[in-house]
Amino acid sequence: MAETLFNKLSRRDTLSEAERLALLEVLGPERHVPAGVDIVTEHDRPDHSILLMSGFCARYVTLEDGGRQISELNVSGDFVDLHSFVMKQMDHGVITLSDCVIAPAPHARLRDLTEQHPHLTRLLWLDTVIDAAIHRQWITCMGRRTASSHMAHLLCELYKRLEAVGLAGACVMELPLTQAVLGDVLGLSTVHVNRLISELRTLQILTWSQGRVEILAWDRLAELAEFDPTYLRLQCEPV
Amino acid sequence: MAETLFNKLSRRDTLSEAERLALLEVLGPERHVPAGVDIVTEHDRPDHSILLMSGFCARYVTLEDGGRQISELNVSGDFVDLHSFVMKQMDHGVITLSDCVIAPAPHARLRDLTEQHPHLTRLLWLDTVIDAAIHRQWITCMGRRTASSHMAHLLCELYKRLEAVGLAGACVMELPLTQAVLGDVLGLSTVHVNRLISELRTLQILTWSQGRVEILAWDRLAELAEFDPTYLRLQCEPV
DNA sequence: CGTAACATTGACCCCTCTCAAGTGCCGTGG
DNA sequence: CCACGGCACTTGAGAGGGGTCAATGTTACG
Repeated sequence: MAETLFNKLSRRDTLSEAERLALLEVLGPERHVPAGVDIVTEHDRPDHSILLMSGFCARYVTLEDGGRQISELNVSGDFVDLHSFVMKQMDHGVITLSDCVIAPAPHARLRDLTEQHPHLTRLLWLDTVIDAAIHRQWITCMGRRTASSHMAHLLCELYKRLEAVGLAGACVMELPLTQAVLGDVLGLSTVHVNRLISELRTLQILTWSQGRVEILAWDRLAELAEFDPTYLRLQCEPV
Repeated sequence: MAETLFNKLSRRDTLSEAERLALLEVLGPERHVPAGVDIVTEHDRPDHSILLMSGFCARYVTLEDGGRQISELNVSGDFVDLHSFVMKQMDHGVITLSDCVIAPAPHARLRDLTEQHPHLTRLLWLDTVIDAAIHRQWITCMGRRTASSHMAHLLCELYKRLEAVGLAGACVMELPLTQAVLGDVLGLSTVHVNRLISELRTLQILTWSQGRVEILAWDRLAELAEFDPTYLRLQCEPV
């Protein structure tokens, strides 16, 4: 089912049984998608949004010179394009970075939900607002932090987000991200990503192999990143 | 009144008379604020959001080394912190960049609005979703474009946004932004901002003095920026 | 007319890029 | 069981975009 989504929303506010049912009623049948597939196309006008039930996705834009910039990473429990419900036309694409399970949420049903469940609407609104908060952190990292601080911040963020949905703990997480993908996230070259990771390894801040990251020194990682998790809004506070 | 907000919302969807009234009822009394004042404090928990009725504001975060990154510029008709309605705690501050007129929108009244006006709620939701779209464009500019392309993109964006609220036209706009502020927007040094502007002047793409920008060659500016205004969602399409 | 804030310009430096070569791992097919 | 190809990761060398520091010019205003 949609446990990861429920986990995340319940961290922020109480979710009534009726609301859980309403959310489940919005969702269409699950679908399995392999890694490397576009599940939302740039400039498209989808008639449904997509809930990511397991796996990793990236929102990205392609540039004329062939370059790519990833503007957000999505994990289990995230709506990857909930904003298209009101935005209509996509300003970016979404690609799977690992094997994924997804479920559609037709815009017509979301619309009904906003007519009948104001509180749940506010919770979904909050979810898109947190996407924006994540974007702002990335902007800060890209504009005013060093590359290694940026990398550290990304890892702190992903760890906290995975922990929130029950997919990370004890300073260990599975990250099926190649260094090329990380370059497109950080706005750096693959070569430099590699050097940043070896730097973190040398400093004994983490180990990273086979897509498994173990954070050996969370405090030093968070300090390097100036990480403050407030923007992920994982405190329970009624909306 | 709130004409600039109405202008902007009407570009996206039809706004009924009842909805205009409902919006006006949400707003508290106008207040004049001089340039350089924090109207929302970082980490604060405001009980109201703020509509910018005239002037320019910046959303920013301060770093430990004293550096500053601006994550969005706001113009007349923008809610500068509508997201705080569901986010509760601010992840950034908002400062006036010019003399401004603002009006508060108490969260309690916004909450009532979401209970009674689902369509208007979706329009406000859309406004925050467009903030996120703007953030994504900035991320793309910072990560994968050159500094001059980034500057060009910023100018295209500001021109279109000001035009949408009736504050720019004929390729002319008033921009009361110092080069230091632009540096904090672009993630560059003041010195480099200065060089970028002189480059654009030398290429005869624009003139810029006394806070007045005239775009002499929109096509070349937009091409340099790879600018596609879709993300500003200025087409009328019902939500 | 003095001062402060902003804009401009030059010299030098460093972070990150590009290009290039090489290594390691894994799945496939003979 | 091994050869092979492909993909990801690793490492080195040289280049360049943008930073820092510092001086100077310009404009607004009390």
